[in-house]
Amino acid sequence: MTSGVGTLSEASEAYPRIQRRTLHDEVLERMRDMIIEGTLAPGQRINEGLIGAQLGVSRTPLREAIKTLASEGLVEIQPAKGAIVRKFSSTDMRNILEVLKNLEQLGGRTACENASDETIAAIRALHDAMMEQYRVRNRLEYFKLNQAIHSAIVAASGNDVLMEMHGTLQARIKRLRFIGNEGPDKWAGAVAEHEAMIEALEKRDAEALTEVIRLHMDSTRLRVWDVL
Amino acid sequence: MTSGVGTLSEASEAYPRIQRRTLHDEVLERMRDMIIEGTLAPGQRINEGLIGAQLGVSRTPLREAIKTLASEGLVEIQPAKGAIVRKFSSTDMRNILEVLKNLEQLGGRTACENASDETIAAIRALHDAMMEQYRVRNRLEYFKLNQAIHSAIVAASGNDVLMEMHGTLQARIKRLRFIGNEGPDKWAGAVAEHEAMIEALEKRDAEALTEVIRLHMDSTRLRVWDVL
DNA sequence: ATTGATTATGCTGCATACAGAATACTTGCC
DNA sequence: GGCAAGTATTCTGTATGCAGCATAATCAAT
Repeated sequence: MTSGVGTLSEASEAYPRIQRRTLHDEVLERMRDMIIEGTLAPGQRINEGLIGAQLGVSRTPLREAIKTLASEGLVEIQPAKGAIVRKFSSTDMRNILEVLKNLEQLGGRTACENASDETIAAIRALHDAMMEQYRVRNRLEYFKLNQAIHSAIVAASGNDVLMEMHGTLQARIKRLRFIGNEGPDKWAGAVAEHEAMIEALEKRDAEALTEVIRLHMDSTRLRVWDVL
Repeated sequence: MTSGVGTLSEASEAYPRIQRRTLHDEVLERMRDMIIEGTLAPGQRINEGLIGAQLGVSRTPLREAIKTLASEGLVEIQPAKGAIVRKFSSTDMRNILEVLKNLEQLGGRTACENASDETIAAIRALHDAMMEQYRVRNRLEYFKLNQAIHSAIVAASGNDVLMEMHGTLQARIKRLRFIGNEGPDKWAGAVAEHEAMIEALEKRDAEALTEVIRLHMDSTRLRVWDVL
């Protein structure tokens, strides 16, 4: 049924759950964004007092958020020295993309079997919306939809754990990927690959989808290469 | 009150890097063990004051450790209510094993290509040691070596990210897996599959290894099934 | 007796205080 | 001028205090 303990998710089925926000959760979200946006640059040390003041929060919830970020691999904690925004080497990048590729392939294959027609149609809708943003050259919105599609395909597998793992890895390279897609040629290539992905998914052709994802992720590595 | 900085074996391994241990790190490790051992049972609420006193630590580092455990998926945090040890449903279990299978397959394939002969020999040594523990029916030591072998195969791929993801997922089902292997028939089955894995790895037969891992993980699901 | 309301207790979430380490700075010496 | 030692400052790591929510306990009323 539902994952975890399930009491909350069952309740949220019918009624919108009243979500009590904690500060560390809020801070966590904000800091993730700051890292992805580059406000917190890779290699930069995180001064707890400073960031805390900036967010209007004491050090306690901030530190708790940092621990989570560390567990997600977005920051690195050096005892008695503090946390620094993690800097990814080209090897890290290759490793991440390799795993990400396999996760998406698994997600895609499973989605071909399990996903409902509605779910696939929704992904197609995302794709169309993305293409529209491509037409008008709105890179930020395009990018967001792009990420959403990748997530949606994995989500369509119905495997929560897979989604979770995919999400953390995707977060790690989000920034580099965004920068990497600069340049019209690269952009065009990525768009073409996406089109093929959606088509394979609609045909529920797991074999083809797997191959396209392989191609797409390997291309991504090339596109991102010179950003490092 | 705090234990030593590092073990002797670590120090003699390579150059002794002075690693400053923080309390939240220490607590994190301890709590992981407590969850796996069952001292903290699934579904049980974690009382910060209680556990803190038990470990001789204030609530601050404890809470930080809990945040990490939550990020690892071992506990679940309910705002204003506290953290509870996560209880996995059969669906969760299936999802975890599905992803784990794919990660290990990727690790195995890559290891067949990249791993040095020495690395593979070391894994064979682990396997032989495990078989010895099987012979004397030392289930705990057997289990530890079993886990170590799976980790070692993934590690042999040289992909750190893969190792990390594999590690977190492995931790989630560690306890269930341990309980699941009870009974001589199940145990014998697992041992046979392991033997085949090592042989495939030594031949660097990626195809065969992938298939054995598939078999092994699917069998694991069956072995663990009735524990839920 | 059961239900509902009300009080009481316990625990979490956050802020703050303090000790010790790490870094920056100053000063003296060559 | 450059280097070294010693001092000052900053920042992290941990403990503690306090407010608010959640739950348990108590009691009243039907």
